[in-house]
Amino acid sequence: MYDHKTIEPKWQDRWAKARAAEVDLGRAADKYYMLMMFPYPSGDRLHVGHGRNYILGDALYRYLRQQGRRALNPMGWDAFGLPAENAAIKRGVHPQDWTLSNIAVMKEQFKKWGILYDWSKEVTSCLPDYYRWNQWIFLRMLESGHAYKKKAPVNWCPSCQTVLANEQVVDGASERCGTMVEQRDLEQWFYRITAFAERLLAGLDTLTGWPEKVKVMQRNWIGRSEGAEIDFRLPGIGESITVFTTRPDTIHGATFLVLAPEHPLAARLFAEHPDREALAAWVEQVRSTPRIEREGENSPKVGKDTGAVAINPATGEEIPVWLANYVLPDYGSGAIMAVPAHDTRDFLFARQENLPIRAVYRREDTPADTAEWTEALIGNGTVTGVDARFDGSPEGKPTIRAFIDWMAGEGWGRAKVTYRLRDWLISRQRYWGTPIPIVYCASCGLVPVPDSELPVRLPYDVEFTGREGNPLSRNADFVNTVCPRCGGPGRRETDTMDTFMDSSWYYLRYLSPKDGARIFDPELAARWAPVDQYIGGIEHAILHLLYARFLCRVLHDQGLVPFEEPFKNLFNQGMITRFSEASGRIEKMSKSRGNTVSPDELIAEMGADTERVYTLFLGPPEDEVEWSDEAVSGAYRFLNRLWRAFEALDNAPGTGVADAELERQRHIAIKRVTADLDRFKFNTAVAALMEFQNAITRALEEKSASRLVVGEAIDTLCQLLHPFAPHITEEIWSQRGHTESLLETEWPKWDEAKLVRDRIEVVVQVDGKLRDRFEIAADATETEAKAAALASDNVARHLEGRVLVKAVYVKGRLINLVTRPA
RNA sequence: GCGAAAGUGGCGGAAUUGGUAUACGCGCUAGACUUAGGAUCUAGUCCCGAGGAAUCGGGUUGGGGGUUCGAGUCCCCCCUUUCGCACCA
Repeated sequence: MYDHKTIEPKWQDRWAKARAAEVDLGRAADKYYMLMMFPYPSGDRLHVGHGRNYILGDALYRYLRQQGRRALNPMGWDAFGLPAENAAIKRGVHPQDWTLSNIAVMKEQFKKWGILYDWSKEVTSCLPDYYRWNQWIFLRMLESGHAYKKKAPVNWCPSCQTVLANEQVVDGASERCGTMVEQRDLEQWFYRITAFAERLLAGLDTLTGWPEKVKVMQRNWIGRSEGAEIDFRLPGIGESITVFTTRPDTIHGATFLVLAPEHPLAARLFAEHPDREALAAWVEQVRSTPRIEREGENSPKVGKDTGAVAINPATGEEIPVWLANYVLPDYGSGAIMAVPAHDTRDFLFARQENLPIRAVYRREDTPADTAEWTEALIGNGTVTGVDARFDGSPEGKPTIRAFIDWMAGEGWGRAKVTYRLRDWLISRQRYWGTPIPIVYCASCGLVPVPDSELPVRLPYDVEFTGREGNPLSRNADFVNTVCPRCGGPGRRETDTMDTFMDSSWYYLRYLSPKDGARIFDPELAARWAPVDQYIGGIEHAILHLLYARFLCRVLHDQGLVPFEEPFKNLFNQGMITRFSEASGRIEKMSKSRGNTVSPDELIAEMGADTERVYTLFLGPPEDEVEWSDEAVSGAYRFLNRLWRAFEALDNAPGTGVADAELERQRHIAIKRVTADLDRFKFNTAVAALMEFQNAITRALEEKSASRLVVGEAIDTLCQLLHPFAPHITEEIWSQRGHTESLLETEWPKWDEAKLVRDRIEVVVQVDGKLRDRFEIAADATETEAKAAALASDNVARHLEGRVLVKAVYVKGRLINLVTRPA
């Protein structure tokens, strides 16, 4: 039996001693920068579901090493965040103590997995050495106008006790805790990511090494929309309202305006209305409605007439102005022109409220449910104003362009592009994060902390009560300070930064983690970044990966990095699922669902190599796969068979008759595993290695191959298997008498000439159906193959009563005899 | 509703260009070793039928049609599942 309990720690210690993963960034001739998502200590330890990311990465790393590439493979800790703070409240542990002890545990887990990280590049985001640079970036953003504070309706999570960015709200609920968020008007810090919308969009087209799926998600999230702004005069209050539309060509059919109830002009519009108090109350009600309820699929459209009118600039007619919940305050200008004849939502609303409908086009790709109506209305004369000039251009685009030009000439409309993307809300009302470096001074106002006073340290002594409000704001020593500008009394900002800030640039800090003078070394960044290969889960598609792309552009504009895209190639590993007793369903493996498997127990029982091989064998790495407790033993048996084959080598000399065939198998294995690893097909690479191992065992049992050839086969198997099962392969390799670590050996090469056989099996089909097979010389001609096929009894039986029409010969594979009835 | 990906044994899944469907593993069955085994090893295992057996015949990649000597793979229609978007003007 393979004694993994002794062997694995032995090799882990040796690798640690040799500091096997360390790269001298200044000297390495070759450069390849790979990265895995850095762990977030939301629990106190990692489970086998997490392992997929890191085991995959380590396998890739070891493969690259054997190919002679000394890749940079660093790891760090995304250590700030709510889970630690919540744990502090729940268990009475300080978040810092909790986090740092979790890090120690996880680091030990990585070691037990046999994962080689370059720990000389380690970063920990909750330490001032790191987070001071978050503050430094904040100050640069403030200088360039990319950071600002404003009062706005924001997402408040009552469970997390803080606001959240739009990206962190999924289906109306907090992405982290699942609680429904509320809308609150609060003054908050934002990063102006919207200013980069166009560049973020354009960059996606250059990311050929990213999964299409992630790019689509980012494009949707940015939500670029081309159209026009149109001004409508409001004669009642002497103002005008600007609407955004993608269909300015339908303006002749705009029979009313609809404003979001939150629109700044709303109150003035219904100021003279007899029911103005009821209207104001309704506006308040809409404002506090959770987004999900308001924007949900079946949410009813509710609207109120303000009593005011606007002038349609194209027709000169007075049209009513309404407020309705289906118009959103933060998209476009928060106001629309309603064209019920050509827009489904406007149509439904017009019909519900008995508002006029006027068609502009007869033939058009009008929404299906309004087209019929439009036709009917035109038919009975209810609808007027079909303009022959614009009727009948289904292409739309040239007409729209012409319209915008016309409106621009008239002076009340212009081309406009809007985005769905909102600015990134970065302030959080929580303790465990980077303090925002701002001081409020009674005489100077809002004063940034100068660079020389960074870092603004997060105080350790803070009271955790779980009560509403940031514990930082109750810490007088932190809050009370002096104004950096006038020296008078000041109060510190007590909001901390979104922890996604930490992960948005960490890949650069890895390159000079101890630099006390600079955020990172720009020369090393230019040389090593962007990251060549990033491996992480799909869940970060519009969170981390969007923020990191944004921040990369900010740093680029500061002249700190020469590139705009941080990650050249992205691989999304799928998640691992397992049956959960609690829900009775198969779900993502997670601590909260209680369906995790501990790697520590698994490693104690069957070894880290077993877990690694099984994790990679489980299924295609990009797919979601279900963990099976039973199937793990298959990987364990495989490694044990390898070990027994190695042990059997000494006392089982063979005849050598199968030497050529085993040698051929060896070359096949090299070719298959190499091709599979190059395509990230780890699961089929393992399968190929199992087949090769079976061939070796067979040769040993049959005593058909010579000791030398079997020994070489085992050596090659060790080299090929090393990325998957590093410990057992190192052990066998060294016991075989090799002195170098497998990490330093050269990845084996295959010889095409060795793959061919002199005799091959050819399949005979009659009319496409398999009837027989025979062996023939590999270079046999069609005539020879046909003769051999016809010599078969079974083939003859099927040719009976039929006439041979032709034969199709695929060299080295099959011959198909085509017949017709006699 | 729109967009994308996928559907193969009891299960996870293989199958570069159209060329032996079901590799590899789990599970299952039988046997060996054993005081015992939920350990280990060996053999068998897509389904149906015939045969004592080696074998032989038929069927099979969600369903239906097509192209082709030949289709899991290409084309058309339909069904299902998963993911993304969804009152975005």
